[in-house]
Amino acid sequence: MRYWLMKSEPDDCSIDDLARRPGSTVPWYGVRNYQARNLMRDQMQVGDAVFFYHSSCPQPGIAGIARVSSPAYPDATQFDPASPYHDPKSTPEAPRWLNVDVQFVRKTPLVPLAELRSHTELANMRVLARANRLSITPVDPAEWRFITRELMGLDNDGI
DNA sequence: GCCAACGTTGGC
DNA sequence: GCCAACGTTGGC
Repeated sequence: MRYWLMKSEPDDCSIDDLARRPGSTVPWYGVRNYQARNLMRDQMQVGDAVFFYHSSCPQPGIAGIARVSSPAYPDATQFDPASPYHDPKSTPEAPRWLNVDVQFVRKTPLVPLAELRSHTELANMRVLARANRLSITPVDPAEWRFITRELMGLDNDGI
């Protein structure tokens, strides 16, 4: 099992929005970056653990835990002309963009970005790398353990 | 609203 | 294949 951090703008879908959805599940649509797409396609597996991160908001940080609940499949929004994520160059025969489904596990105390940055144990976290723009980044098991145990006070990796 | 940094596009 | 211009991300 792998660990991930996935960014979502809470105005669009917050951890509370995820918890309220049918089946507590949301398709992680709208990824339009090849690196992030390839991570979903090639590396993610059902059951992988996810930090749900709130970005572009007053209090950026990790707001909860989720799990990957489907393999990658074509992102429906790429074919929808009314969607902001519409991609006219993509076709159902050769879909360019994929998404996985993500399921709610728990809400956690918010771990602000500034706090993540303050811990030497997390100095190499991908999401903290200078000018990181990937909306999906891998998390090392040791980083996951540190955050869930020491910063959130959770046992069993919080999952 | 600003701006740094990066990915993508498209002309050549 | 190079690279300038442009668009986007996302913290502050």
